[in-house]
Amino acid sequence: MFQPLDPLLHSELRLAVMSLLVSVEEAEFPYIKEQTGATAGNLSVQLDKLSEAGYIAVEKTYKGKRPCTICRITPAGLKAFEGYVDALKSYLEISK
Amino acid sequence: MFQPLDPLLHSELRLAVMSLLVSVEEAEFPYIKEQTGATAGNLSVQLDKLSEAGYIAVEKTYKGKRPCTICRITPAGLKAFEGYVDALKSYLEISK
DNA sequence: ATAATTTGGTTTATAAAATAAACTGATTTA
DNA sequence: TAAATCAGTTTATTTTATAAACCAAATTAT
Repeated sequence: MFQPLDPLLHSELRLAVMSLLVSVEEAEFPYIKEQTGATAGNLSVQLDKLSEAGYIAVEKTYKGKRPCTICRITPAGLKAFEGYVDALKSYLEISK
Repeated sequence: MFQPLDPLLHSELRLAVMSLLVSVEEAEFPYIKEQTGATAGNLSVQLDKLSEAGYIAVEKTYKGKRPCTICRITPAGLKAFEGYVDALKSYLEISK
């Protein structure tokens, strides 16, 4: 009846991050922060969780002299996102 | 960009309950329990929250000699559910 | 008749999550 | 060189979700 919802994606901020990365395929920390409206602390924590799950890859480089954190969605992350969207449909009468 | 998600609805069990009530428009506690796979305790807590928010109406009657808890979605609940679905679309590229 | 089980839940305790506040360190600007 | 800004991380706090434990009545078994 109702498909279980991946708890890693069933979170407002993490879902927003994933949604963003699905479309842009590469984004820097400050950009994600701006687009999601998250605080830096919260974003940092949630990016870690997505990264530990293998849903995103986080590259820490430098942009000139300043640190620069670049995020990309992984194939596993994309699959998980698509699975989440599918599962959600079982709750939203979209597919009925 | 991303619309905020009503935290009362952004919960697997509460969303399942609301989704159920949108379609059947009246359901008894044991039926909801069975359909959602929830434990009685968890369901009881989440029904209370939905009820306190005015999203569902809970009627406690008797079915013969046994207690019987009947749930229905309210107009406010339906509106909130629809709003939640709309908000979700901003995360799911459905509407892009 | 009464003991055990089932039904229909509620209350309470615990574990996990989300979030912001506080902090760090380097860089740029005044 | 002092103040402010950038780019984040760590830590602490508040919420939340969830299940375990519990309660009362009714039914079934002995």
